[in-house]
Amino acid sequence: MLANLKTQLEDLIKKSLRGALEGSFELPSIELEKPKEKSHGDFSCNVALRCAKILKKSPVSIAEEFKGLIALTLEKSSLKHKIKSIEIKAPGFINFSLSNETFSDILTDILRLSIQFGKSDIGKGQKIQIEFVSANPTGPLTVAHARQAVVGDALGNILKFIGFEVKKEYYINDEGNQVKILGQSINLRAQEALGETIDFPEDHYQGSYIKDIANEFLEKNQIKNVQGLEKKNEKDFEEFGVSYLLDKIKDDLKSFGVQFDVWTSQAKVATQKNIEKALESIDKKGYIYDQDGATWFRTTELGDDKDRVIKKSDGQYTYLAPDIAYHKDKFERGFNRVINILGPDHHGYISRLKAAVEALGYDSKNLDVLIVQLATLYREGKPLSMSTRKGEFISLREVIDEVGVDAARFFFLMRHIKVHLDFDLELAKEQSSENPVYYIQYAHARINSIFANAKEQNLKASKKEFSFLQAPEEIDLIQKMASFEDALSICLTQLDPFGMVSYLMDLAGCFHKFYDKYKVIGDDPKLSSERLALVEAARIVFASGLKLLGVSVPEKM
RNA sequence: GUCCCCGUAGCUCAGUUGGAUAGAGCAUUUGCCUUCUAAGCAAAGGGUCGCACGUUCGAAUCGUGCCGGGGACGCCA
Repeated sequence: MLANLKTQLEDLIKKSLRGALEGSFELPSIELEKPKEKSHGDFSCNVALRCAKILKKSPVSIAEEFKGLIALTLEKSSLKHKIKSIEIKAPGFINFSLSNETFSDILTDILRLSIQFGKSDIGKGQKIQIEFVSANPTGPLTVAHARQAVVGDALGNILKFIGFEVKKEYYINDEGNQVKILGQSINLRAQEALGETIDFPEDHYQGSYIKDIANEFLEKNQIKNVQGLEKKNEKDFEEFGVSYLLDKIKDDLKSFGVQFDVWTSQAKVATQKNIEKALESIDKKGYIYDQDGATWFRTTELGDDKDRVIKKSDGQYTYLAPDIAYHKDKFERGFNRVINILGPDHHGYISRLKAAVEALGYDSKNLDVLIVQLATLYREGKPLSMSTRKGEFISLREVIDEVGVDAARFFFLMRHIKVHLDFDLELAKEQSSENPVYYIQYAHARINSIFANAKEQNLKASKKEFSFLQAPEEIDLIQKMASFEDALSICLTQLDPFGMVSYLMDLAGCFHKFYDKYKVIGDDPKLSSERLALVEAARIVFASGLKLLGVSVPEKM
């Protein structure tokens, strides 16, 4: 498609210039880019500008000379019919315009490939693991997790689409201090429910959901009094709590359209034995030392700003230890690349994790830690205060219930992951032009409406040779559809699904402009059938793009 | 103090590998529905791209130093 054509053209330029200028000087790298300005053609080449200094001639005169050479080669090449014209523009760009045949070919391809359009083998089957959400099973998912969930899910879909073998993974922190506290919190609330007066510590989980769990615990175990409760041990509360909350988390994610391939339990993967083995291999390389009665990991030698404790003086491991074991496990499973999606509070953790991977003998370049910035919820322009400590938080479930899955997912993806996101609940559920979700959905609904009409008139979409589609709005729409692949590769280089959101907004813009100016179903049957094909292609791209984001599209609005 | 992110129109933000006259949406003003959905389209106004220096034929983009806003820096997870 267009990306393909671009590389072919690059090769052709290289070939023609190298052939003619052989030995006279070192040719700089050839770059083609898509100009913003339409009058600058479809591809723009800056090679003359690059050569100006070396050749000590004006870029424009070099461009003229090069243009001649390129045109000669082009004449003999298979690309001859793809390029309409070559023009020189100050300060020395060589601009190429594509022929109508090229646009016609693009359209034919999209219609032929249908939902396969845009798929590629860029990933070459490389195994990528994306670990995300991984929220502690000590409370329900909140909006903080929601953004990470959608980002990981959409990014996974996109990487899969372009040929990576993707595994989405959730790491369950079902061990450690926080689980102990969860168990104790449940125990205390259970006592309270049985009429005891309790002193509920501040560092315990304050949320009212603990009371629900406690009640369910009593009910399931048929405990009627404190004596019955006392027969239960710590583990009983912990296990019950973890499993209860994990079920809730799974439910919430499912309703949110977020699918995981693998659920990994910390208790299973980061066993005492595995931790010891992992630390041993690091120790062998000299990264471990003892000081002040604790065991330290010399991360400073691997880019961290201070060394980290790995085993506390009381003999307990810090959280870093099981994580090292876990990451060893990840790489041992054969992933070429491992992506971790974390919240901004973890950013100091990146260098530690990279150090660990490096110390384990893997290339830390194969570990990408993505920090997804927080989302602040707004209602009528006012931020909602949140504090997990006090148990005041907006759960993912509440957001889904209030604004719906489509709007919620779209809103969380609406900004680059690296920037803070403002999420206005009123705006998200508002059915008005201010809501950007509808801009895209409306385009799709309009296309459906056209097809309903076409069906009544028994009009069929043309399959190839689109000679009537020559209006700027039609060409723009075709070009935008062709750059679906560009959008996908931007998502890959940025590791951010935002590129797809941005692309679909643009595509919708192109469509609405076209729709407003021209009628698809008109008097001329040939033209109508070609335009019908054009919007059919647009429907394919909208459907494909939105599917990757996990946002559905209504047939009608 | 160290590290991360941000600073672009009144507001919210785009602007991939440096490119030609810096773009959208909202808000303001004004046009377009007897014709496939007006949740749309067209037009106008609105900018020292935080500041300075540097690299380059060329800088919103790269580098350095400042200024301003947010966040992270525990033998917590």
